[in-house]
Amino acid sequence: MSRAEQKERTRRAIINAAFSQLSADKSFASLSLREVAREAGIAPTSFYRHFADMDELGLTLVDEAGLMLRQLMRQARQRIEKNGSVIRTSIETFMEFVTGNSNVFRLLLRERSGTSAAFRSAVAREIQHFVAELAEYLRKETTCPDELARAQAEAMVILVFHTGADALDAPPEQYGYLTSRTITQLRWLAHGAAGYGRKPKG
Amino acid sequence: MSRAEQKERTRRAIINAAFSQLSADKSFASLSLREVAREAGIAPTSFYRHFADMDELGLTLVDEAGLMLRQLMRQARQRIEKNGSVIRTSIETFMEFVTGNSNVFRLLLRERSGTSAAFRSAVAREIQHFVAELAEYLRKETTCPDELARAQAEAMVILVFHTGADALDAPPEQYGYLTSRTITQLRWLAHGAAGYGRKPKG
DNA sequence: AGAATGAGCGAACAGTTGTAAGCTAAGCGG
DNA sequence: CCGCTTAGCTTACAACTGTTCGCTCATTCT
Repeated sequence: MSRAEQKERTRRAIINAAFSQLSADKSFASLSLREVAREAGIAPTSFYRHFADMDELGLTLVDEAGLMLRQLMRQARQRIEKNGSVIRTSIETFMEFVTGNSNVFRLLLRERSGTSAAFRSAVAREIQHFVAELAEYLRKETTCPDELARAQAEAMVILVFHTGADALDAPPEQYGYLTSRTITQLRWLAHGAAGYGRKPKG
Repeated sequence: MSRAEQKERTRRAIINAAFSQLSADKSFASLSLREVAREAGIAPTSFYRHFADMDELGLTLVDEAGLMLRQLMRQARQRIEKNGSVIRTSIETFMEFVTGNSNVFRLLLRERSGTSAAFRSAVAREIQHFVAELAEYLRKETTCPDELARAQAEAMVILVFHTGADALDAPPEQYGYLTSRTITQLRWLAHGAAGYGRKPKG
């Protein structure tokens, strides 16, 4: 096995170890370098051959999580072309992601309001990809002016994100309710934004 | 000074110490019992005379934070009676709370998605007070059926809460933009919910 | 007055943490 | 083939953690 190849391999072992230790009861902040190294099967000090510190690892995790989200978006678009129902398909795809990769979603959810400004802005950046895509869609499909399309997209993403967070603590039999509730909320936004262009009065 | 009086006094010292150590870079989870005790001016072991462990302290903090929020609501209602503009007054009051007690708000924001299920549900309970109050208002003032009034209130509270979170990382000169953006979003919801009662099609 | 309670303290414990220093040995470039 | 590079290791240290134990001594109760 080549040298660089082996290095990449244990780098991945570290990343996977970190991901697999995340859970409902364990946030990234509560992971220790030694724990991660132990699970990755390396000595604690070897960790430094790959990351300067835990923060650097964390940013990598956030990036990877963002990547998964973007892949999800592509998948959602394919489904929409076949299915037609934009809102429902988007939310259902998102909910599948949340329930199927709950630790990844939890990472984003927590670091969005975590103690590291770098983490927070990294998560914010990933979410902005979502918002930008949706805003562009709204600009095409509706008569909404640009600025309002963005505000509408932001509201929608926030609501969907929050529904994902709710799902993490809810029993699976409630997923259906959560989904349909969110669909209703998004329709209100769409309908309201469509018929309620702009009004000056504060 | 009476015995019970003195006990209450150092109990408050502990609580205040914990609150004052929270910041943008320090979450409750990253507080240590010894740090808190040090700042409160007591020996580490004396902590146990007041709380069984840090979790118990944390739940107390969440309760107190919730109390502040409810006081805020009362204050907002008074302002509304004098001012008239419901949405704007509510949001502005909330934003004042967030910027004036940022550590308290951060506590709620973080523990809402934290690692302790007890904390999460405690925060959720406090937020539900908000939602319930608003839903009741909507039922009175609009023609919305009960179930939808609640969904509408939930969406509104989520959006406002999120705006608060945004404000924590934004420069003060953006508060105005954040506020007016949120007002727009809430109006969309209100308008959409009003003209868009119920539709069966999924 | 005398006994009981209990808040607060200091010392000590076993455990964990991040990180520095220096070694080994395997892969690589000349 | 030899020397350099470097991933990974072991050892070590100082700092901190939560928690137990036993003590003091002011307040309270009888």
